[in-house]
Amino acid sequence: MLSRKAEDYLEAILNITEEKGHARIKDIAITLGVRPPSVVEMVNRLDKKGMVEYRKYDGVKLTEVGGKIALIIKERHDIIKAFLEIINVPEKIADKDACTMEHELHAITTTQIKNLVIFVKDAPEYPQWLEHFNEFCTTGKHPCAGRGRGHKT
Amino acid sequence: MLSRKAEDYLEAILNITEEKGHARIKDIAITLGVRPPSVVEMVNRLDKKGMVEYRKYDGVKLTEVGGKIALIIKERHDIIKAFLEIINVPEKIADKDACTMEHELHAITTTQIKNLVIFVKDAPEYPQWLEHFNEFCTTGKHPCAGRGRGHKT
DNA sequence: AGGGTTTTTTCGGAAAACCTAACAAATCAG
DNA sequence: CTGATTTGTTAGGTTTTCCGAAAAAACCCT
Repeated sequence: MLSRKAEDYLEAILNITEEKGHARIKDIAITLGVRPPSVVEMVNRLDKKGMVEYRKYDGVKLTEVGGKIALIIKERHDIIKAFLEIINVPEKIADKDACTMEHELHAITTTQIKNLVIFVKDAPEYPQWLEHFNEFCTTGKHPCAGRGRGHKT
Repeated sequence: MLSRKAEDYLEAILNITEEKGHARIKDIAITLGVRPPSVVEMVNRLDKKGMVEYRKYDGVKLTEVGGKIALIIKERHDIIKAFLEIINVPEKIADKDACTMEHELHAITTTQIKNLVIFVKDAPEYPQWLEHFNEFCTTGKHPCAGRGRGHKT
């Protein structure tokens, strides 16, 4: 239905609105790293599609529908980012790469990533798991291997 | 340097060549779900960029450079797919979503996903881990919780 | 209120991908 | 070898997304 880019704009509008109370063309442009004319163009298209309400020289507001979509994207973003941070991807990179991944993933995929995040974080052994993973990343070896727990040769 | 789409074409050409020995316009079109004219257009562009060697009415061959890039993408694809399959995303969906993710991810992200895959698969407790994860996905509960292993309240 | 600054908008244009329709080349079958 | 079929190419056109330059509106300061 909506393109990747259109979704990016909706998400940006949501974030800016939450932060500042209103979204101005200039802020959207800065957030997305594009020039104002591009924003005006997209915002016009989003308006025609009923995703935002936009009146010239006035701010941009998400409609009910637009807001819902923006929220879904944002949630996906947060899930993916959380996952990436668990496996030690630095926050900034995790955020950027979540932007890349947050569109077009199958619902099952998103659900399973979410499950993984909860599963790992909620696990009784979470601190240990994380510690072992970190050690594995640097040494390439399982800290608990060779302790008679059934490691294959 | 190369667009997402351009990378998709390179990857498709690599796969087809590996499978059939040579890549024809039609096969590329079918693989990528586009029409032949689109393939001709892109292949011409890739030729100009030195990524493939293409002579009309004859097949398409990857150059040294093009082949290297295609291989990198393919490896990323395989890593991501392996990860998704570990967390029980069905093979077909995993493959499709790997296509979505394989472009533009930071090297650190790819590396860490790879580390995760190896870490989990290589772990002494892998079969148990998987079983627990599956159970968690269906029941929402950790099978080993409440067995005195330090689960937080 | 007037003048300067900032912000927004319009306009024309470009690149990337895609398409259909029509034409050209290659291939295959008798 | 020739006609039918398949495959590939060209031409022309669309959509999405971006841009710079210039005009217009809004804002701010004295």
